[in-house]
Amino acid sequence: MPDHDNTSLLSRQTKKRRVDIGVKRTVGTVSLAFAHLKASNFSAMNPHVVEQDVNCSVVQHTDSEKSNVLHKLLKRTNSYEDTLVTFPGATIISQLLKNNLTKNGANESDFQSNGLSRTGSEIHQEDVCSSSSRGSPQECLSPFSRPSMAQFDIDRLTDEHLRAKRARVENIIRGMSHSPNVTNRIGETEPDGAPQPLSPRESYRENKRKQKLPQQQQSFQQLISARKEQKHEERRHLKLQLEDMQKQLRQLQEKFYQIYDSTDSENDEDGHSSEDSLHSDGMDNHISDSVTNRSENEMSDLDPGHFLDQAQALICEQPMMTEGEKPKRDGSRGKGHRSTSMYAEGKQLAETLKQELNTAMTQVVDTVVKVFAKTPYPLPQGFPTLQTPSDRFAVNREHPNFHTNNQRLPCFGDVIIPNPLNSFSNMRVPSSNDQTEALPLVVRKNSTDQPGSLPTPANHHPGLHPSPLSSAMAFSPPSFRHPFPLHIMGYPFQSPLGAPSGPYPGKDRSSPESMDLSRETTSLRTKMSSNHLSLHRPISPTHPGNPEGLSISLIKSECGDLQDMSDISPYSGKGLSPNHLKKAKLMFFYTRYPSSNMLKMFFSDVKFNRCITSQLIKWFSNFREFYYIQMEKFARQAINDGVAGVEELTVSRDCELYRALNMHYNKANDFEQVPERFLEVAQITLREFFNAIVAGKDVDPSWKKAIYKVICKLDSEVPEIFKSPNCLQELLHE
DNA sequence: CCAACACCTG
DNA sequence: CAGGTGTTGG
Repeated sequence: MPDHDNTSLLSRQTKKRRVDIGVKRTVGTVSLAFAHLKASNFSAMNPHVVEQDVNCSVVQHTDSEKSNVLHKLLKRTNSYEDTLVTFPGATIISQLLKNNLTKNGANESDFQSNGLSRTGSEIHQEDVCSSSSRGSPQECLSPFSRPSMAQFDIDRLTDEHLRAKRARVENIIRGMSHSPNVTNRIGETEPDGAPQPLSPRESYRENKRKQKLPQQQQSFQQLISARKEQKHEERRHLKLQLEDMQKQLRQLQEKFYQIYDSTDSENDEDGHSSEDSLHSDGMDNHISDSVTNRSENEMSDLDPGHFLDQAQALICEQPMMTEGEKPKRDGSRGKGHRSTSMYAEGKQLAETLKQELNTAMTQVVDTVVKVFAKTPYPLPQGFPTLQTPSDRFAVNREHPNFHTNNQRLPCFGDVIIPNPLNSFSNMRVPSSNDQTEALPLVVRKNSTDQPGSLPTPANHHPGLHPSPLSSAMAFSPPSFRHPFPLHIMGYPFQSPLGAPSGPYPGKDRSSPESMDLSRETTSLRTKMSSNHLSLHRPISPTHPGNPEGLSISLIKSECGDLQDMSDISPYSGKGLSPNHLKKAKLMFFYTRYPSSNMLKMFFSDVKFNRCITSQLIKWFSNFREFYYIQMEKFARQAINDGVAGVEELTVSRDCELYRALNMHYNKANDFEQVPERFLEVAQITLREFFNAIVAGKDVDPSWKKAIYKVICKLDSEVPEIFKSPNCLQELLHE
C-alpha cells in the first residue's frame, strides 16, 4: 500500500514539485473521454478479458512446454511466409515445408520437371524414398510408410543416404562456383499452375516487371536475369537440401514410430498390425486409413516437428516415468517392459537426430549465407524481421524437466533458431543467463529517493508474476535486466533529421537492414567483448554516426531569445534533436518529474535557454500526460472488468499497460533495461488511480492532484550514463 | 512576475 | 508533440 498520507512530505525534494497546480480546469472532460471506453468494455466483458487486461501477470503458456525448436522452425518459417515473398531461399523453405505438411508430394516431381538444369547425378542419387514418392506421393510422407522395415535396413539406408547427401552437396557446391550461366526464363521456373500460393504472385510480379521494362534496359535486364538465374540455381540447391532433410526426418520419424508404436500397434484401427504389414500395399491402406481417419489434431503427428517433440519428450520423460505410464500417443495401454529399450533407442534416436539436424541446418544456413554474401543488390525487405517480441523470451518456458537434466537437446539451444542472424555468423546469441559480469553500463546509485527500490515491493504476488525472465533476473544487481537486444543489430540509429538512416526507408522500423547485418553483428560482438570498458567512453565527436551532430536547431529559430546565431550551425549540436527526445523518453523510465536543473545536467550538450528548457519541460509534461492517461484508462478498465481490489492489479513486463507505456517511451524497444522500479511506480500509480476512482474521488475536478503528489516522490535517480551526450549509443549498443 | 504545471487542442 | 491557456506557489 503506497503511502497515501505522506502528502505533506513534498518538501523532501530539493526540486520543486508543484504537481498540484494547474489542475482546476478539469470539468469532467476525462469522464466524457472514457464514456465510450466504458461502453465498449461493458459490451465485451468476459472473464478472459479480465484476466488478460487487468490481471496483467497471468500468462498461460501451455504451448511452450510442448514446443521444440524444429516445430518452431517450421511454424515460424511458415509464418514468415508473407514477408518472404521476395526472398527466394526462405520462400522455398516455407513452401517446401508447407507442401510437405500438407502432404502434397507433387513438389518433388515439380522440382525435377521444371526445366531447370538439375545435374544428372543429383537425380540419380535420389534415395529410395524419394524415387518411390514419385510414383505414389503419399508414400513417403507418413511415418507409417515402412513400419515393417527392419531396423538395420533403416540404419543402412540412413548411412547410405548420408553419404549420398554429402556427395550431392559437394557436387552442388562445386556446381555453384562455376555455373551462373545457366539460362532459363523466370516465368518457367515456377509454373503458374503450381499449387503454391506464393508462386503465382511471384511470377506475376516478375512478368509484370518484364512487360514494363523498356527496350533500352535490355542489357540491364540481362544482368538481372542472369542474377535471377543464379538465384534460382541456389534456390534449387536449397530445395534439394531441404528435401534431403525432410527425407531424413521422415525416415527417422518412421524409425521413431516403429519403436514407439510397436507396443500399441494392435491399437491401430482396422486391425492393421504394423508388425504384420510387411507389404507395401498393405502399408498404403494403412496410411490412407490413418491419414483419412485422423483428426486434424492427430494430423499434426505427421509434422516432423511434432515428431521431434515426442522424441524429446520421450527422452525426458523416460527416466521419471513410472512403470506402465506412457506418453499420450501410446494411449492407455502401458507396457512397462519396453520402457528401458525404448529409452535407449530414443536416446540413440535423439543423438542421430541432433547430428542430422545440426549438419543439415549448418549446410542450409551456409548456403543461405552464401546467397546473401553474393547478392550484389540490396536484399528484399522480405528478409525475416529481426524484431523479436520480448514476450517471446519472457514467456518461453519449457518443461521444467528439460532444465533439470542435461538431456535437453543441446543443439536446440534456446529456440529462435530460425532467426537468420543467429546462425549468420555462427555467433551464439548470448542469453540473459550468459552474462556473468558487468551487466549494465548503467549503474543506479542507491538513492534516498527510492524507498523500496531494491526489494521488490510487498504487493507482489508470486503466482501472479509468471514472467520467468523477470523473476530469473530478480537477483541481478539493481533490478536491471540484460536481455539480448536482437533488434538493435538491425536497427541503426535514427538520423538526426528523424529519417531512418538505413537504406530502407520503410515505414516499419522492423524493416531489416540486411546489408548492415554483418557489420552490426560484429559491432555487437565487439561491444559484447569490450563490455564495460566502454563505460563513459565518450565517442569521438567526429564519429560519423553522431546523432546530435547534424541537428539543426529549427526549434531555436523560433525562440525569441536566441542569443547566438552560431548556435544554428549544423555541427554545433546545441539544439534538441530527435535523439534528445529519445533520450528524454528513456529518462522518463527513471524520473517523471525532472527538475530543470536535472535536465540541464543530463542534456549538457544542449545550450540551454528559456526556450530549450521549457521545451524539455514540456516534453516531460507530455510524457506524464500520456502516462497518467494510460493509468486512468487501465484503472477504469479494471474497475469495469470487475476487479475487486488493488491486490489484483499488478504491472509486469508482459502486461498490456506496460506494453503501451513501453511502446510510447521505448518504441523500438531498443532500450532493454527498463528499470524494475518503473514497473513498481507504474503499479503504484495504477493502484492509486484505481483506489481513487473506486472511492469516487474522480468527481472532484482536481482529484488527480493527490495522485500526482504521490507519484512525484517516486522518481529514481537517473543513471549517470544519461549525462553522456552519447549515452544513446552506449545504451543501445550495450 | 515567473516558472512549472495540467489541461486542451491541433 | 507543440502551442496555448489557466492556475498556483514562490
